[in-house]
Amino acid sequence: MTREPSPEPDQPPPARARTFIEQARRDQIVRAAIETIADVGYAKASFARIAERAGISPGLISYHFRSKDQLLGQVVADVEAAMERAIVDATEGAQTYMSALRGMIETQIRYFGAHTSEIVALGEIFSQTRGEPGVGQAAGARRQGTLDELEGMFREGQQEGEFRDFAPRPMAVALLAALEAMPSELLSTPDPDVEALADELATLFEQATRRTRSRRRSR
Amino acid sequence: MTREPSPEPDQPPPARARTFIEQARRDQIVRAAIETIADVGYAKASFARIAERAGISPGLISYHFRSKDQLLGQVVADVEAAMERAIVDATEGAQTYMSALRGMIETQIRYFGAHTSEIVALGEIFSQTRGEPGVGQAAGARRQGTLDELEGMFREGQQEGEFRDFAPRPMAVALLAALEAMPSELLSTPDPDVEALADELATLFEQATRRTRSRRRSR
Amino acid sequence: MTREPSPEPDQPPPARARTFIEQARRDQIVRAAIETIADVGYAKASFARIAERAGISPGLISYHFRSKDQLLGQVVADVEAAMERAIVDATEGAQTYMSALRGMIETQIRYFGAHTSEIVALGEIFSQTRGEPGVGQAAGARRQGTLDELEGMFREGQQEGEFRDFAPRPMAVALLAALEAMPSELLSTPDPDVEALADELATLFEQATRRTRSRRRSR
Amino acid sequence: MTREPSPEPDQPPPARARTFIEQARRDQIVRAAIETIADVGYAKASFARIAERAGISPGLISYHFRSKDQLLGQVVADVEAAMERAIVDATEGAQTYMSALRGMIETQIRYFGAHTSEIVALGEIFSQTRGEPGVGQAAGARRQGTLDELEGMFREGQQEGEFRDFAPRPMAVALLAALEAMPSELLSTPDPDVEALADELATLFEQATRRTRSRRRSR
DNA sequence: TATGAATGAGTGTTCATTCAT
DNA sequence: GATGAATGAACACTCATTCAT
Repeated sequence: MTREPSPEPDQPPPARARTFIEQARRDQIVRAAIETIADVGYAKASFARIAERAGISPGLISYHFRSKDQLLGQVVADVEAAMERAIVDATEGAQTYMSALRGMIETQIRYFGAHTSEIVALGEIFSQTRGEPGVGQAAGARRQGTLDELEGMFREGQQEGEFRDFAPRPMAVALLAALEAMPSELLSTPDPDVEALADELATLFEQATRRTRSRRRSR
Repeated sequence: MTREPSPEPDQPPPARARTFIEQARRDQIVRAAIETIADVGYAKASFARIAERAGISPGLISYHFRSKDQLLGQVVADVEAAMERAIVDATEGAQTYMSALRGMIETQIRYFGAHTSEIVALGEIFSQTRGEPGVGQAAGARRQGTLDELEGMFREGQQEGEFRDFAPRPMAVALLAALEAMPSELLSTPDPDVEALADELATLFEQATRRTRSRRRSR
Repeated sequence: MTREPSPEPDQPPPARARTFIEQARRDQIVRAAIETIADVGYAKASFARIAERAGISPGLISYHFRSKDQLLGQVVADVEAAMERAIVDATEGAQTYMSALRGMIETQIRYFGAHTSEIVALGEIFSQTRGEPGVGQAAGARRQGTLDELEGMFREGQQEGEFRDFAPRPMAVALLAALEAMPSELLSTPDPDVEALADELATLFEQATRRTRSRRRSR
Repeated sequence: MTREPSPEPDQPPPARARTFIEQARRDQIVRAAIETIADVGYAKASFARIAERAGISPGLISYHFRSKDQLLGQVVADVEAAMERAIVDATEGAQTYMSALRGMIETQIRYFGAHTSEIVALGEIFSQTRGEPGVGQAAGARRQGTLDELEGMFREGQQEGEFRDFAPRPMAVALLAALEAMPSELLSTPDPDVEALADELATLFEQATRRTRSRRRSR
């Protein structure tokens, strides 16, 4: 419903399959990278620091990943794939577009609450690499894909008469931006009520998109 | 309505007045910094690149600005001061909270349309320096201030009966996030209709906040 | 007799032990730093020059030492530790204060003769970092400690009736200054007679401190 | 008695004589340089800081002095010339070598007490430029000259039977070193008794050089 | 596979010196 | 004479990446 399938970002995948130990190492490095970025920020997340956290040597990262860009790409891919699975699971049974919208929003925010550091790391990577080739472009493309899906969902819901007559693109952009702002809000709140936040945001966009009897858009 | 007054960031202002030529150079450097950040991103906006764009030597930036932090502070101050002037002018005469909300949103987006790269640069600086001392902390504080104001506006509007009964904080966060997402949307759209976008976003939050007859929030 | 024990300056010592090759590199860099400082002076002893002498890249120094201050601290620690061992060995059996004084002076000068560039480098570091934080402060404190010890030795020798009634502090300062002046004197003399110099300086301070029958200090 | 006449260090002197205003500027700059070095140390005494203290622009220093080296040379020359005048005045009437020695030591220390910052600056320059071409070499040569004079004085005094039979060179080195160590001792003492210090040092070297009845140097 | 020593390019910043005004 | 804007080289330090072991 929300994000396209997320294949491995190393294009092309290596000719020979990865050994078990290699995959374990890669996962370990990706985890260390996520934690490091979430902890000290993208700018200070050097290979040296990531390797220290993983308890390995910096050179080993280069051995397993062709470049820093590729490592970041893997981080993005892993985090998004996990998040996507959660969201798809939670929304595939929706009967109406409206309930799919609410389900998606709530699931996403709940997911943020349970996986804060992954999401923070993702946000760091997105914001720091915007516009650059490599991860930046991939991230941009992925984001466009997500926006396209949201836009498509809104458009179909309008055709079915569930949603009012708004411009689907800006709505999609606003929804995605609002969703992406929640992790840092959750982080800065001492004892956040994730469920309440999820409900608030879902209601916000429910109200913003639902058909209205009395009101007509002016202008 | 949205941001507190933004004084010069050099604290204290230099005892001696600035030469005309010095002020011109400073402005030129600030412009080059804005363009560079908007173009290649904060992380790659080194003095070398900024100087190259300005057609001067890197050392000259240090000659005119005590530190990189101070240069970024000047960028932020200049951009925010200009934006603030525009927004205050446009919203001070509002009669209702609803119209103030719409006016603020529309003005801000129109301003983005006319000053895209400034706003993109501002966003880069904010997101990349989050949590760090210096500009980062100042930016964080400023953002909190803006959120507080929005939250206050929502709360008052609710007390006056103009707005429905939603949680003001998440609404403020969502609104700010949506606003901040528009510049890059404008940038990536070939021939954007700024007015339409402004109206769409204003309507979105109008619908999201207005009192409804039939619907009640569940939960 | 003259200097307090001089522990490793890395506080705290690294948790993990140093590799053999790492220790060898560190020693090589410390040696190159000593020679460079003794050769071109502290002010011009940049990482670039030190690295050039060592036949390595400048970055490698930063790889092995956290900062320039730490490198200089290691230089000071190494040189002082070696010198201290030599001096303590040579003076611990002294029966009288007078013989301890002579033994200390002679040993120190003999040591200078054998390790001139180390001592010159030490002097450069001390004089160039005076008052600054880091090495400078450590060096200043250490020097005060040495002066205090010399002063104490003079005071005790006076109480025992071995020395005449002079002010101990200026005598200590003069002695330390005279000692510290010898390395550069040795350096500038083509074929220095270290033993003769040692004897001369020892006799100088013997005469200056010993009880006299006929003379009394006036004033 | 102590130092050779000290000619202008610009070799050769400018073809045309200096105007009054030019000389005044040079003196002003030299004063500012002395104070700056004494205040913030040699390493941080940049043209910018010196000019700031003098209330002029950095470029003007380069206009009046061919190089930083030349400015420092002028500082050394001025300070030494003044000091030399004071010392020569005070010692020219001495009847014996012993009284000349005492007079020279006492005068020099008194001079330190009255002109601390000049002497501190001089010390900074000497120690920071040791061995380098330019000021460093000039300073080294000058120091050698002073040592030669002291050595000569000792030798003559020995021939006249006033001094005991010591090696004149090391004695001269020790005396000069002891003298040079006094300014920083004076600086670090809260409320120094300059006269007492002068007397102590004079007595020290009196004792160290005078003929003795009972003792004979061994070796 | 894994290490960690090593490199070279890049960072912001300082500074003596030059030069148009 | 004097200014102060401007340069270019140097500084310590960081880091992704390479490679001998």
